Parts: sequence; structure tokens; C-alpha cells
Amino acid sequence: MATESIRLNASEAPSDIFPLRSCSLLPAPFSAAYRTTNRFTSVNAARHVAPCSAVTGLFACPAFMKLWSQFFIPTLKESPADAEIASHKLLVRAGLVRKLSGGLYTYMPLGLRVIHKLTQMCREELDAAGAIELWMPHVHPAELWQQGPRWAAAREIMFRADSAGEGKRASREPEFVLGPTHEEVITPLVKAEITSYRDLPKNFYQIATKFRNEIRPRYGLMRAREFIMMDAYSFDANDDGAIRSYHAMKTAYESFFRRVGVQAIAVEADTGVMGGSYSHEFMVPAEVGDDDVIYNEASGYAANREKATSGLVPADLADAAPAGAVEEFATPGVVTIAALEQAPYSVPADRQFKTLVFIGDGKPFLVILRGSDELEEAKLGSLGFGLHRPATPDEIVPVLGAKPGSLGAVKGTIKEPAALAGVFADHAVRLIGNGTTGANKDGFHLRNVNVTRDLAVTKFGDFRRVRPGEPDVKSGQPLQVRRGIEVGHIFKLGTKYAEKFGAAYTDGQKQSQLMVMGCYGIGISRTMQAVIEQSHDADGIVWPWNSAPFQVLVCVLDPQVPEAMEVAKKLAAAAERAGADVLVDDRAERPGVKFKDADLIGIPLRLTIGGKGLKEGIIELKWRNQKDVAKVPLAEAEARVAVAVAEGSGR
RNA sequence: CGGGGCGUAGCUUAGCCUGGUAGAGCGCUACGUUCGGGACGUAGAGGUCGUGGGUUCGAAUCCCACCGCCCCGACCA
Repeated sequence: MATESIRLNASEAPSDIFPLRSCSLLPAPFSAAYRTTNRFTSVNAARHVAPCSAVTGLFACPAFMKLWSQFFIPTLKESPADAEIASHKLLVRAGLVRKLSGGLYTYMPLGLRVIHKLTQMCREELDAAGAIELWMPHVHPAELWQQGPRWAAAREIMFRADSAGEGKRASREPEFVLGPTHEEVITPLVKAEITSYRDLPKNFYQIATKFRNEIRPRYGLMRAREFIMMDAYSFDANDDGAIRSYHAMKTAYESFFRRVGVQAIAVEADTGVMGGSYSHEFMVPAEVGDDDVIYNEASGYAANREKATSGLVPADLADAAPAGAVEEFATPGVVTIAALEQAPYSVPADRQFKTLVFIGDGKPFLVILRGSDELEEAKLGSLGFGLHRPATPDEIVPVLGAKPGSLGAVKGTIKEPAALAGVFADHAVRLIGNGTTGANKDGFHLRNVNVTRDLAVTKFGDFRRVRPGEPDVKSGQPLQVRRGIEVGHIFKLGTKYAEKFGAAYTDGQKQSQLMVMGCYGIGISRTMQAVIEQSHDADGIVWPWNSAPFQVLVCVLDPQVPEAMEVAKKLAAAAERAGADVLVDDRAERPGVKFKDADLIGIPLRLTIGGKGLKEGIIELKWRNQKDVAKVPLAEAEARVAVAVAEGSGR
């Protein structure tokens, strides 16, 4: 009998990110708990889906409110020693997460509620944008990755998932890996299942755990080895369709972050190891962010530093005429740009050519920059090498004929020009016109080196790192820089993966065509931390309404007084009817402890019921993000709470 | 993976330099007094001082190796 009703509940309950968490295995007494923990998914979405009463109607109110004494929120007075930034400290202090090991965290009950809120909002926005949810394995056959286009680069951050059995000797190459992302799984799937243009476009997504063996996990959930991510993959018949899918996702992301209550800005980004043609990152501005955003408010330009360009080199710049014959001069012991700037040479850094040597897919190539510029290594991605790294001196000498410090790219001075995969010069070297560079002879440099006449340039490109203050391409105004946390990323991939895995379809003319793909990610767990980083004060977290683990905290100062608990339950029920998730602090703690904890865990709306207030016939209503406390007569309390909840949820 | 720092009770840590009884605060347990912004008293429980080796009569302390964690750099959502 009990089992029957539980099954019913399970089917009524909103789907969860863990589809296997079936209720039918739970004993009857736990069924209420199940409903309680899962109910928020539709409650929080009240304004998007069915009104709450439809849900609450199934169960007697107040069935859902959580009693703090029976929940589990281990708060800490002190910050853990290993936490550096505010959001990391608060995650731990507010009892949202606990560390297992570097970059590996348990989501505690309160933290999991936030994760569920975020995943549900994400799910709703993506569904609204036409994306379709599925669930893929996280253990991947390594073979699949070996077939893909980025095995060499991606394996560095991948966990291998071979047998841990003692009898079986570890193979040199992994048999299985843990999925860091799922292009290699979804593309073969779509290849097998979709063969007609009639089935396109499609956009599949999942919200699941990702595994990346980050070289350096950091700041709690900010860069973890195991994290929760929404990843989506769009498949279109052609480029126009792919661009439409891309923009639909961009719009969905914008709605998602708006709903979460975090400011996230779309910025142009480098495509990195993903490959593909263009991409945007969604950045939450924060000092502790890992990325620099180069932007100009006037023109609206915003780009990741890896991608950013400036108008430093005018489009109509004329090439300088040679200033004289190339002349070699001795520079004993001078092996740095800075040393050549000193007397007696006195060559300013922006008159020097800097020559860097890299190995790209096994072959050396040169990059020429102004002495005053820094290489933006990510920009080398545009050269098309699968893997590149700086060359070692041992690799440089046989090719160029000199050690680092005396290198150059002047025609005729390179010892083995045929060995080079190319000489790539940054546009800005054209600003030098005639300058100084290494002679490929230890202890000698060349002057009067003319860019067009003397340098053996294969191709000009954008390789330098933009500096704040340089003119914006669009407006000419100075560019500014600011740090940000990357919470989402969208890529238009093109046909790179479709080609590798043969994902083709038949078009209306019976012709086989490659699908055009896009891929999309939102760091759900990172977003949780980014929200805290953006929304906290000296006392704790200040949750935005929609992301809060509970929206309303009923703080009962005298839980031993039956009348106080009765009022609390009435108000909790009123708040729930209005669509809020409610936590009732019924602990036998002193008021100070309760207030401190309330501020720490940051529930948006606090209702305080105390013996003092009850004597006056009032309760108190306070917003976490405001200072003042409203005294509300008991008779009006339920109605006022309903109004406040409506206000909090943005009506 | 390079550079720097740190591992002492569940948490925050003192002690290490100069070797000789492992201490405090928070938290926890019990009792009492308190009770609107992290109370107080009394009594308790709780420690392989990261691991292994070495030096020494004797090591948390000195030496070596390893492991783990944190920060800075290169990569990512």
C-alpha cells in the first residue's frame, strides 16, 4: 500500500538531475522527506510553470517547511585555513560544501539545494530555447577520444578510469577515461541516430558532473577537479542554422544568469582547444576572477584578454622604406631586450624585434613581436598547430645557429630555414619599420632591419597581448581591463567534429552533408560560488531570491514557547502558499547565535518571532539585503508575508 | 609542471629558532546561572604532532625522503 502511494509521488515529483534516484526503494516514512527535498524544483519555478497551489494541493500544508533542528547546516564561526577568498570561506562557513581533497567537494544539504535551484532554472531556460535534455555516460572508452581531434591536448587534463584491480597490470595507455566534456560521445551518437535534414536542427544537453584533472585546483568550487556543468551540443544543417542556434543559446544564457541573479557579461573569447570559429564567454565581474576582460564601455566592446585586439596598428599603415643597409654590430653578453636598451646600444624596446621559437606539432616555427610587446600565447591557436610549446635552447641552436638572446628572422641569417614551419610576425612589428634584431650569431645584433625588405615573414597576424589604454578598434577610446569569473561559454564549432566522426545527413537533394555543430557550457557549481562572490557582505552570503536554498527563514527565538511555534508554522505555511521555500529555525540556541547564522547563510527574507514581540502582538520582517526591520502586527502577518514573498520573487 | 609557503584534537592555532610534561580558543558532553546580535561558571571527553627513515640517552622541535594542502605562474566552466 505504502509502496503504491510512494510510486505515485515519485511520478508526480519533478524530474531530478539524478534520474535513478527512484523513490520506490524508500521506506514509507521517507516519502515525505523525498517530497520535501524535491518540491522546490517547481516552487522556485512558480512563475514559469504550474502555480504552487497545484503542487501543495497534493499534500497537506505545511508539509514542506524544514525545521533547522532536523536539517543539517553545520556553520562555522571561523574560516577554514585553506580558504583565501570570500566566496570560498562562505561556502564552507555557511555549511554549503565540505572538502574531500583538493578540488573535490561534497555538496552539503544546503549547498545541494542551491545546485538544484540553479540546475532547474538552467533546465527551464534551455527547454524554453528548444534544447532537449539527455544523459550520457561519464566513463568514456579512451578509443573514442583517440579518434577525436583533440586527444593529444585534452588527455593532459583527463582522468583515466582503468581497472584498479591488482591482478591487472596497468596498461600504458588508458582504456577508459572520465569525461571532461562530451563532444566525443554526442557526435557519434548523433551520427548514428540522425541521417536526414528533416531531423535537424537538434540541440542536446545534460546537466551533470565533469571530470578534469586540473593542474591546479583553486578557490573551492571555482576550479575543481570534479564539477557540475550544463553542456549542450547543437547540430544544424548549415552555417546559418548553426548561427541561429548559437544566438538562441546566447539568449538562453542571458535569461538564465538574469534569473539566477548574477551579473554575467558576454565577452568575445578565444576558442582554445575546442577549436571552432567563434565564441563568447559569460563573465561575472570579480576581482578574484581568473580572466582579464578587455572592454570599452562606450562601444560595448568586451573580449577575453586571450582574444582581445586593439586599434594600435592603423589599418592604413604604410610600410616604412628601408633606412639603410643592414649592419651587424657586436653585443657581447647582451641576451635580453632590456640589456639592449641600455647604453652603449640604447635601442628602445619598441624599436627591437623579439624572436620567439616554438615547436608546433614537432616542427619549429618563429614568432616575431616588438621588443616591448608580450606574446598572447593563446593567439598562436590560429596558426593551426594541434600542439605547440616553447622550444628549448637545444632545439633552437641547430635551426637558427645561435642561442636565445641573439635570434632574429632576417633572411639569410637563419641556419636551416627549410626546417621551419613558418615565421609569423605580429602586425605591430610594422610600426617599427626599421629596427634591431638578433643576428643568429651569438653576441651580435643587426640594425637597419626593414620589416618588408629583410624579415623572412611567412604571415602577419595578431599575436600580441593587448594593453589597457590602447585604442578600441570600434570607438578609438582607450580600452580598460577588469577581472572576471568565467561561468559560461558558447562556441560555434563548425564541422570539425562532424568531419572526424562522420556526422553527416542527407539533404533535400539527396546529397550527403556534414552537420554544423555548436557547443555550450555553464559551470553550475562555479556559478554558485560566483553568485556568492558577487553577493555577500561582512556578515555572510546575501542570496538572490531565485538561487537561495530557502527564500524565507522563520527565526523562532523562543521555540520552547508553544504559541511562538504555532505562529511560526502559520507564517511558514503562508510563505509556502505564496511560493517560497521555508526554513524554520527552531533550535534551542540563544538569539545571537540564530541571528549570526541567519546572516551567514543569507536567506533573503527573515521573519523573527520572539517572546518580546509576541507580547506586543508583532513579528518582525527583515530583508537580508536591507538594514531596517519592519514590525508587523500578528493579525496582518500572514498577508504581509504573502506580499513580501511576491515582492521577493519579482511578482 | 616550475617557484614560494604550510601540515599539532572536528575547526582556528601556540609550542619548533635554542631537543626534555603537547597547551589554548571555538565546537562537543554533563550540570548550573543566563537568554533580542556568536553568554558565563564548573566538570569532562577528544592528539599515530602528515608518513617513513636518520641524528640523539631523549625528537612536534634538528636532518633526509615521500605524501598532502594552500598561494603565484601556464590551462579551463
